[in-house]
Amino acid sequence: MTETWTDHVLARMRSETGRSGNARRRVVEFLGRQDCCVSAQEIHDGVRGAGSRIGVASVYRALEGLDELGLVQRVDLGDGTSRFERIDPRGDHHHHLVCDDCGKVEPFEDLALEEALERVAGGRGYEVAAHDVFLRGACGDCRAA
Amino acid sequence: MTETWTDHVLARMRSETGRSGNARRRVVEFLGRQDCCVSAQEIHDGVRGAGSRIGVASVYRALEGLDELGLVQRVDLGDGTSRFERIDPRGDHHHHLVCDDCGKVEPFEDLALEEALERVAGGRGYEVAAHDVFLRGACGDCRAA
DNA sequence: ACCTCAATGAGAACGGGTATCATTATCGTC
DNA sequence: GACGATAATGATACCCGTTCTCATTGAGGT
Repeated sequence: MTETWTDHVLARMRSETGRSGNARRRVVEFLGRQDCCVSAQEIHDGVRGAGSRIGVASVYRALEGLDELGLVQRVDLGDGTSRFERIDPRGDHHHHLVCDDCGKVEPFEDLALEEALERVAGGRGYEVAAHDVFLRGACGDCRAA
Repeated sequence: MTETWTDHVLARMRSETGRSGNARRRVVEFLGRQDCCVSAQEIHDGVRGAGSRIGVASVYRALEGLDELGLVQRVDLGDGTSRFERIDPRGDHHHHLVCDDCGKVEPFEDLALEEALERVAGGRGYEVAAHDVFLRGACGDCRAA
């Protein structure tokens, strides 16, 4: 499944631009291995750590392209840095719980929440392209500590 | 009601710090006049436009203090700048619809949405302190254009 | 192998937000 | 009302994530 997303995206980008560079492939492969959102820095470090001399600009360029194609989602948790995560080809998506203490980020899904969001959007004359939801507070571990 | 929030906050800050400066008062008064979120720049420009030589740092300091006291809410729409809006003393709060085309931001409320959020938080062991929701898309005007 | 041009990487530039620090102004005290 | 202690303020330097610039590289077609 992880491989599926990665392969799907690489094929898509190739057919889209006609070219295929090394930097983009590394970014896509890295994102394919993540289960939740990561920052551009983390991607940069991760890829570099694996031995590729990739530039920051290329990371942002790759992410921008992926975003435009709807293959990746920008996640902004309000800490001044953007994070990115792959979009499940089956349309599933999740939101985020953020711990104010330890900074941990974990995903969650909720059907009733999605339905409520649909309803709001519909009743407002808005053509909604995306929605973001995140809850912040103290996670179980930090409450115990 | 606008005056109510402003007065309430000024009194609260005064009792909290024991001091009352000009910059903070101007920021609070400005926020009291807004119906939806504004950026720190907008506050700075707005107050300066009214003739007060206020510094950017003071705006951020005031906002930080108001945030800590729970009198103001940070709103991050993912465009790289934070916005702020006053918190209704009665506990009401709203979320935001953002138009990707014209950048317009408008508030909305939805009870079912709030209930769904409560439920998610409760079932996760999280002590949730705040939640953010925003929908982005094309507003009625931009769809017509 | 060669040519064309998109893709890349290094580093400069940009901008929101924060930290620093000398100056100002508020409040309690006399 | 003047005075002293000290919080608040404003100008500016700084930090860091992101974007821009541009010379170089390398992929794909011929």
